[in-house]
Amino acid sequence: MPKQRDVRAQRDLLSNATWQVLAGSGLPGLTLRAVAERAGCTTGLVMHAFPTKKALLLHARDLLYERTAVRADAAEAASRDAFGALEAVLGQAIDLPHGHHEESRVWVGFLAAALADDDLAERHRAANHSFLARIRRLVAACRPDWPDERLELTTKSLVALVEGMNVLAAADPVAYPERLQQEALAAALAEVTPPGRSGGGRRSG
Amino acid sequence: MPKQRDVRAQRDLLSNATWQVLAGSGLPGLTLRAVAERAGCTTGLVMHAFPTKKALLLHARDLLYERTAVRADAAEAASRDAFGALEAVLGQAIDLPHGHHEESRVWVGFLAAALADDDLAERHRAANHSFLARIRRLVAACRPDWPDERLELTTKSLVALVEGMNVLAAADPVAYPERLQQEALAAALAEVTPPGRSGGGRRSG
DNA sequence: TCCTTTCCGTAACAAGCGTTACCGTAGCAG
DNA sequence: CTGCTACGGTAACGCTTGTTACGGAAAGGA
Repeated sequence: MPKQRDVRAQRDLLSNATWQVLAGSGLPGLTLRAVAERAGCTTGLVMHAFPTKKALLLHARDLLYERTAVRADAAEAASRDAFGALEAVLGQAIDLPHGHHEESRVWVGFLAAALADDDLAERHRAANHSFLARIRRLVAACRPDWPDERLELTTKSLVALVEGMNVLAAADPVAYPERLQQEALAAALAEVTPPGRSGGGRRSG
Repeated sequence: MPKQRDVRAQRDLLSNATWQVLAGSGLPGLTLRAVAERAGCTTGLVMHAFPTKKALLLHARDLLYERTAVRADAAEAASRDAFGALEAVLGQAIDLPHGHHEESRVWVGFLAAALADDDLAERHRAANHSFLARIRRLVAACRPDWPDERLELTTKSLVALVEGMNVLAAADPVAYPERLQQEALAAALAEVTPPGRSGGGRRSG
């Protein structure tokens, strides 16, 4: 059984290269050759690791979801109560912490592609539903007295605010700086503040 | 001077075809041949009306902005006071009234394209600043006592909420139906309600 | 050491893209 | 009716795309 290569490492390498290209050149710039060049190989390896371009695209989409889910899990786990978790999860969704600010751009690219690709659209919806379920669970923990209807409205309003900020900031970072986004989030979260908690003061810095 | 055609009508026809294609097939499906087919002509006419594809794209972008501005003007003019205008302008931005629901999809497409095209990005910013200025003016009229900082925060929060809802609804209309969007807008507008007004009851139908 | 088998770089392919040159044709002036 | 001129359809160009076929090279077993 000669010459066996690490398949998983290659897929990760190519996935990273894929959405790195996606962040830099946008969706139209996403070509197999660009991905190969960014990954430091040729299209041969790309086509051996993924049967088709769409498979690569879908894998990159899954990886994007996986990363955001991991970060959201971490933010939630590091919080002491439900409201802190809500602040942390939504806050990290806005200002991507480790220089991953490009993820918003990638997200927009995938969203635009999803409007014409059913598979991408389905993955987008699955990812969004997962995010919605997480936020709804946290909101429900903060406000157990709320009925389902209000839970849903508040949850989707918060998510729409955050994603809207991300989208607008991706195209116009000057008009939508991080501080403004965080303040807007804090103001929106004031409604959810549990009764026994001091009103909406968010974070120290 | 023989055989003179209506240039402007052709440009409008082609612009409409452009974003009709954009709405149906997404950004990657936007080709000159697709535009020509949708407009019922060939690429010859397209290239005679516009020197290049980018010119066509920019004109279509301008047309999109123009339409939204006209509708926003109309919504504002039909309102009796500033708060009503705020409700009307933001409300029509969410549920596009005359079957123009595809405009959100087109907007997403242009936004994604703007992330890789400086000219489109500049037009996007100009359009968004125009929208921001309109909303800010109306919010300021509702709440003259607010300082600039709060004006800006509320304005951009409202816009982010509306655009976020539009974006999410474009990819997942089931999860973000019109009624929910309108209720979310109404809840967000409750904060802006002028002191002398009965709380946030929106519109009759 | 050599052989075998898997890997992957090379290069070609057809298809589609934006763009261009060309020429038939349609409409107005005389 | 005839002729001229701008319009626009046709078809080709060069280029890039995703995809595929092929062959050299590298690594483990004998």
